[in-house]
Amino acid sequence: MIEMSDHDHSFCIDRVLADAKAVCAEKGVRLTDQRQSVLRVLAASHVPSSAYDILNQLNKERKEKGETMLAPVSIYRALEFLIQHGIIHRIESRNAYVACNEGPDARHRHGEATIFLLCDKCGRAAEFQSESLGGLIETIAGKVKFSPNAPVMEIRGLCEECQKLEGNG
Amino acid sequence: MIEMSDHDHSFCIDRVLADAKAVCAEKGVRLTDQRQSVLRVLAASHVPSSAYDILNQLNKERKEKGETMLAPVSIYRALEFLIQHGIIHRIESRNAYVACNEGPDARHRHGEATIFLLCDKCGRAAEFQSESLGGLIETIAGKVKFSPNAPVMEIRGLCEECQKLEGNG
DNA sequence: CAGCGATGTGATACAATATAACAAGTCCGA
DNA sequence: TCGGACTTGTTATATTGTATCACATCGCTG
Repeated sequence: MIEMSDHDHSFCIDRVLADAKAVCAEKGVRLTDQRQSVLRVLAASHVPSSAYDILNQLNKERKEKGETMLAPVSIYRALEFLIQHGIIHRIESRNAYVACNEGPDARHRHGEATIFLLCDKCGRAAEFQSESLGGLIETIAGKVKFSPNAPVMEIRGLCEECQKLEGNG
Repeated sequence: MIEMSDHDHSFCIDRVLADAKAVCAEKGVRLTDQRQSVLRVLAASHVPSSAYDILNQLNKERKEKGETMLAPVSIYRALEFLIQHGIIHRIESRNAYVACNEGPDARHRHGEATIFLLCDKCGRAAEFQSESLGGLIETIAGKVKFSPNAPVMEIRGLCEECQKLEGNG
């Protein structure tokens, strides 16, 4: 596995939610319950989730509480909001979404790039920030006068654990 | 192009095809042109491809040659055959297929990365190959013992022309 | 040339992804 | 508290991707 599996996810969740609240407060937008719950599901997992993964998870919880079910569009609306405010990323190559998990300042640093290492076998993801990568990208983009947004790189391959399994099989 | 990559996949393809021919000869089954072409597409990529990726690639080639288009089922039939004889793997979690590449370090040798600069406004794309970016990625991935395939980076932003228009409008 | 495996063709099943259109509810400042 | 903007609910449907069935035809090989 790419990341430690034995850490307590509640820490990640709390940090992500706190970070999101700060961002929304600063921008004067509303982090509603529904948006929060979508974010919480994403933050609880280091594997990118599809919109329908989130939908099923939330509806499962709601069913247990006897609440009404959500429709897909509710998830997409929340996702759209969270992406718009830089609180989550969309993994284009997978139609999946992940919470930014690098701490409150990562997003605001300039010239950094986000890297996702995506395991093709088990689906797990690890996120990194790299200044040198960001710099390199700016150099490349600068040569063709391209103005990059916060760059996100998706690298596919095999995580440590799956490489071991590959050796056996 | 900023940097040209001199890596030629023909080596990988030749080896995979040769292996497949040997396997089929040994088993007395036929590695037909169509099966070979599906295998070639898989072997040409270090990233797992979906059945429809393969279909589109082959049909693109066929279109250029003025040949008739293939239907999805043709691809599935070839895939089924190749899987059956252990020539390719199916990546269950991805609905994707990949050629068995017995050369253990093939994946690490390339050291190249592909970068797409995608304009959010006009949709244009520019593609680059970068060795230095590839090296940087290997460094980062190496820290967590992640084994990257040929990485593809998608950078969204504004191209030169659209930046100018943005200024005006 | 007969038989069988391979391929072509068209239809369709099924799931995942995503959005449209409109109604209803909720929040917040004036 | 009123009005408007934002948010959510509801229903329906578009779009794409994944996969298989049924049957006709081709073409290699014995």
